[in-house]
Amino acid sequence: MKKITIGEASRQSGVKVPTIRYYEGIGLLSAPSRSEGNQRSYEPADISRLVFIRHARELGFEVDAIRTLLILQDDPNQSCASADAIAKARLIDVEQRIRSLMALKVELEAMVAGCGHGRVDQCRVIEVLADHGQCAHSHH
Amino acid sequence: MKKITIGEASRQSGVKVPTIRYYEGIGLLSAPSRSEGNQRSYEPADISRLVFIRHARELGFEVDAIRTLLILQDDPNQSCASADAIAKARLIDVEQRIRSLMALKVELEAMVAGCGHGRVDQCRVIEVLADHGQCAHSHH
DNA sequence: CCTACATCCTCTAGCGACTAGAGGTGCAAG
DNA sequence: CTTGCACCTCTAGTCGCTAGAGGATGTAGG
Repeated sequence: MKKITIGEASRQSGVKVPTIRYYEGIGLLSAPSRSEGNQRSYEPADISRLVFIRHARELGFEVDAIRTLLILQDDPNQSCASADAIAKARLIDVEQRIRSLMALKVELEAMVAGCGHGRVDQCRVIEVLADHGQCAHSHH
Repeated sequence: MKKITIGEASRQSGVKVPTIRYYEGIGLLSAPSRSEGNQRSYEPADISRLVFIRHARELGFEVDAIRTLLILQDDPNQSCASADAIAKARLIDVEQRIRSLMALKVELEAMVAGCGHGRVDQCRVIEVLADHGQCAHSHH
């Protein structure tokens, strides 16, 4: 089988070249074999792993969580309770974030709507920032 | 008037002590006067400024944006168009974030719901991560 | 075979917005 | 006077990359 260069691996996985090297450095990806000229040479399994990592990162999983998920993936006989727990924790986090962003959106909308486009001393944007008590939702 | 120590300023503003010093270092907060023993001594106006900064940070404004907002606040005769633009940009950003988090939530829910709590090789959490094509929303 | 050029290599430093720690000084109460 | 907390400066670490320097390798055309 033909050797996959790091550039090719990058194209196939969607992970940037320096990021692949970075992942190797932090131990997310095991070091591949090298060509005669010391260039990294990947195999299809490495590409799958990179796709897995990229996807998990896109879903907002932290590198440490991904490390655990990769260990689980490598040992299919294990119970998936850990994977389930990680995903659930992430879901709770995402829900929390959505809630606070929604509150924030309401507040920003009020700020923007209240701005009379006049001078700063009549501007609600500045005013609301200066005085937390004026927040639509002051519980943050 | 009595002098406000950095600890007291922290308590009143809700900004941590090292963060106050950090803000001074990056020029968000001007250096306060010092006591005989070289300790920072704040005035009520500084507390307001810190509250302003904290609130803006909680709303997700970047330090650079806050710098601009503080300049505007200091000069109430200016047009508030800049403040308005900054807030609007932030609103668009927040809306974008909410949208992607919602898509993410759907996907995580599917992952968690599909987990049969059995072994890893039947676990949808791992499976979905490994194969992007199985995403509920594959457009990320 | 030579040259040009893309791609690869390692290494270090930088980003944003803090946070942690070392090692030392100031100050107020008992 | 001593205890002990709060303050001081400075450096380095966090996270997940990204950028750049300076050099080696691989490949395609002439």
